[in-house]
Amino acid sequence: MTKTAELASTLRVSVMRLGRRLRAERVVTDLSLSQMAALGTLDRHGALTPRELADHEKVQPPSMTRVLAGLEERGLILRTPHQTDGRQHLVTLTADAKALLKEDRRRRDAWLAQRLAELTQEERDVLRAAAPVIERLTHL
Amino acid sequence: MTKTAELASTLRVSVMRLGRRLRAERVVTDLSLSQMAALGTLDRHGALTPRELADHEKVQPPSMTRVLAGLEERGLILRTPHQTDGRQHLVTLTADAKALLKEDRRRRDAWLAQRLAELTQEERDVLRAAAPVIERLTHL
DNA sequence: TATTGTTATACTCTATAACTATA
DNA sequence: TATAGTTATAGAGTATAACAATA
Repeated sequence: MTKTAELASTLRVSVMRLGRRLRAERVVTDLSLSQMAALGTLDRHGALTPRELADHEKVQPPSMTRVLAGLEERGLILRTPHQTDGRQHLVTLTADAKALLKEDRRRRDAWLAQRLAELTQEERDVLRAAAPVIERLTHL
Repeated sequence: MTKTAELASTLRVSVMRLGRRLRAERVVTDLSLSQMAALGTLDRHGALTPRELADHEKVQPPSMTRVLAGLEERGLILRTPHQTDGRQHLVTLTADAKALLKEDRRRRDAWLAQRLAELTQEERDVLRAAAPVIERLTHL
């Protein structure tokens, strides 16, 4: 096994494990995972049509219809007509949705910051150098 | 915002993103996510009772009954009677299940190793130093 | 009497097929 | 005729409630 292959294996295990642990810290809501995921995607990409959202989330359009209906009922999304195409509309987040996502991130960051505070300064420096490299891996 | 809080935020984003990308590489099977997750837990923890498995996966016992029925039908698990308690039994992985999990890990490692190979030696060294620290975060 | 595991049944989520409106 | 979005309906997956076997 090459050194790079070994690195891949140990990095995969540690990253997957930390990811699992972070997901466990997510904010408690009565929203389904699909609904939370749709909010997250809208937050990252800005306004999208239902079709674009369905493609992003890899679900069929009728499924997205139901996800959006639930979010609209709770006041978490708004629909605005498309400029030129009367069939389409754009979905955007409300202030409530943005606050919910912010709280979700805050909880996970708080958990992680607590753990980071228990490391040595050297260990934190190692992670500070690694974070942008990990980020770059997903863009290659 | 403190430096540690900033680190928590950037590290969270990059780790979650890489985790998502790695999950997308998982082996294609006709098994449900719950079934794959149960196999993974058995692989990590060794033989468990259905109740212990249900607790680990945070599902109710009747749900685990169905998950295990599907896995047993495909020859991926075996049940052995409990030594002293006639009500319980232990669930273990078959060779087929271990091979499936191995292939799953192999695929993700292959994807990641490919990406790592595109980095500089210095960047790989940074990640090599970071992996055990990331691992340690989940044990604190 | 309490606990493990299963069966019976209902609810949630997602999918495919069919329909409406617009391009 | 094709596409965006919705409605109708069916198929997985998980939950609660009730039951059988053992402690």
